[in-house]
Amino acid sequence: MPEQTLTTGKRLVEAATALLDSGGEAAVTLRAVAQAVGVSHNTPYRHFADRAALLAAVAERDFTMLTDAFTATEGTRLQPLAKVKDALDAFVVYGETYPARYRLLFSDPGIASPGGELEAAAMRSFAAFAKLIEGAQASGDLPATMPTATLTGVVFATVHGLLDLQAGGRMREEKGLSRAAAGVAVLFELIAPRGDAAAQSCATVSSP
Amino acid sequence: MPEQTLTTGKRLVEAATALLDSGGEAAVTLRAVAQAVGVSHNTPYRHFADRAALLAAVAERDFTMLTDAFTATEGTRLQPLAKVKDALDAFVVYGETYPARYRLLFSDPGIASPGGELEAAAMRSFAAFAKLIEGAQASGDLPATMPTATLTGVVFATVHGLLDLQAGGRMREEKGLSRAAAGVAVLFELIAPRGDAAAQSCATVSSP
DNA sequence: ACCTGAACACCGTTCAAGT
DNA sequence: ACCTGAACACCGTTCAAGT
Repeated sequence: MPEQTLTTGKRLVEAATALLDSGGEAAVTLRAVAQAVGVSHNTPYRHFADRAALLAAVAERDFTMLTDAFTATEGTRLQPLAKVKDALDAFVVYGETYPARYRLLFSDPGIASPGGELEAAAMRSFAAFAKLIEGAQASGDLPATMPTATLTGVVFATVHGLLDLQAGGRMREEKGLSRAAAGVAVLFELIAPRGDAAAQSCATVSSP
Repeated sequence: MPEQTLTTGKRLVEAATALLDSGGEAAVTLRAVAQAVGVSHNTPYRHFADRAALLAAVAERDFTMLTDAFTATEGTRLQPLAKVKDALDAFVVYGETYPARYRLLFSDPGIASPGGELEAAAMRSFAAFAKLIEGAQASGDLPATMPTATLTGVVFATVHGLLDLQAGGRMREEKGLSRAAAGVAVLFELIAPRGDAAAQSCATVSSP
């Protein structure tokens, strides 16, 4: 029984994650989590302040995982814009594969406590992604007419909007976009047409 | 007592909306709604199949309101791109003023039943907004390199992402974007720079 | 038709008590 | 320290019964 080697706290986080994936946020009751681990229904309170704290622990683990993925992409020898697309592809796959987890991290209002460790983990993820955007701005593949944080924010908001609409079953309404991945491709068509070559060649031609 | 003149069903919807605005989705319990109206705690079941159906009625009313707002904007004598911005401004104000309601309409997975009246109302809203985008494409203010539905989908996804992040308390993490309205402005900078004048003048200059 | 009270099976959370 | 059983105040939902 390899699970017995884990501490009870870690096992509770794992059980909560499994319930989240299989039945959505409503399925993550402290009683169900406790039963899955094999402890009494109020043992979770020995390890977490309340239900929100348990969910926050699940979210924090995934934020760290995402940060690692973005950092790994940065270490590759891909072109700057390819790094951004690579990271976003991984992000979209994560959001499509684990929609309930995705919403916990990026939408749930109940777990966000300002100044906590969760917020710090979320900011590290954002910073790791912003670094990729910065690289694509420096190489001229993405517009450098605005601060990196601003561009990163809008790109992230768009991808989040696509994933959240899909997770909420609202993609049906947009006949123009069947899946989030398609929307990301359209976004790049809009903000980096032909690797921003159009804007660059335009600037070259119109200069005296 | 003017409220007494309303049918019990309408009064339940109004009470649910008020509870949603003041305390979030969790505050909308059937018992609290019934108490606010002054009926027994299970009277709502005489008017709605279950809690989700009551929430769906709240959402449907707001979808109709949004559709009317978009249609009214279309009837003005504003420039095509100004109509789009005007509609989005109103949409952002709605999302910022009533975040819980906004999420009910565009994020909540519990009320979306395919083929129902709610979905039809949501599609009418989308169509009314798409008509404004179409006008801006026709006037050359927005890129016409993709179908109207596709562009509308991406623009809406971005605005939804901004509003949802703000409603979920995630805006703090993006130092580049303090409010959803700022993000919308950045979006237009990216997809309609100087009214798309840059791309057009570029095409003019680079043609032989 | 519309409403009611009682009841059922759940919740999160607390607490005194055990080892 | 860690876990337990009982209990409290809530839920959504159902149902037999009233007018």
